[in-house]
Amino acid sequence: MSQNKDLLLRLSSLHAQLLKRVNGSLSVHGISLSEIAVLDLLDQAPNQTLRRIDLADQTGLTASGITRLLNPMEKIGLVAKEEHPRDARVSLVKLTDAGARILSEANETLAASAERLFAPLGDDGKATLSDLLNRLPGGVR
Amino acid sequence: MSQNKDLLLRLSSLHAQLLKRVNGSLSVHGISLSEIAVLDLLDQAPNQTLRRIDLADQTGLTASGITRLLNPMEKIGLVAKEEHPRDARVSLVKLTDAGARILSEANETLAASAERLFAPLGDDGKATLSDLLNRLPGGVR
DNA sequence: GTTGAATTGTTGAGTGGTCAAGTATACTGC
DNA sequence: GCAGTATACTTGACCACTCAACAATTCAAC
Repeated sequence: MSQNKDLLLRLSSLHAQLLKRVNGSLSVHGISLSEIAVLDLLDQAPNQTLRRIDLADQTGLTASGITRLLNPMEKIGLVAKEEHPRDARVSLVKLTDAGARILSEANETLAASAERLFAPLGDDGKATLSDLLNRLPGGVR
Repeated sequence: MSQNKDLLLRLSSLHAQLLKRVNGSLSVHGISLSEIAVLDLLDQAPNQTLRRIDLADQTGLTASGITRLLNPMEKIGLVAKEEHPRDARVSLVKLTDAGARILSEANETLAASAERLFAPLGDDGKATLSDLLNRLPGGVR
């Protein structure tokens, strides 16, 4: 019947399962997928720095989710808080050296895990999927 | 770099955003996407009855998640608990008339919402996406 | 330069799940 | 028919968020 509805439900089920597997294999690094997502975004950003709200937009979390996610990361020293020179509302987040190191370690695990998961699609399947996902709303990766 | 990793992160971000929008529009029915997923699976099942563990597998939740999700649904009368005739371990879940009614109401909202969300893909984009998702692990829809 | 609206971020309370452990039942091989 | 293992489900403790309300700051118009 409703192709759209089935697509949505299938996507949701898939996400739940991928998340469990990935976080499972990631747990040896003591880090979660959300945390990697943040570190990864920072790593790619100019000066390795972003506003918290941009992190929220691009991860799909809320601003408050980002606050709570970053708190422990900041205490462990993976990221550092900085002031915005011209806008006192924003609090900038910068990737630290320690954060970059953890990221590169965890990235290997993640890449291997992701490769296994998406293997059934083949290279062109992945390219097609990537293309389709990018037509949908949400964070621009 | 890692196409696989980006795919995974993109999927995760997308899911978070879709979920918020859909649950938002669904809230007028006092029901969540997970609940619809369960009702929908029951509706399609023979005798509109399933074991809890099958619901878990097909939704991507854990058995314990299903227990907690069904508890209030049972109290409100959307589903009913039944015994398995030959296996006392399993507790069967059956869609009630009330549940079916709520489902069909919520389905309209959901279908409309899903249609809006996936519109950018076009009909063949949706078909391709559906095909790709079905090659990945997880609940068989 | 003041007023009103918008933006950024944080916090308390709540929700929707997970995980690990436990209970009850069923299956398997001997 | 008994021992050991596997399966179905529930429960307590916890975690990862969300939402609504808030404070602080900035912007826009006049």
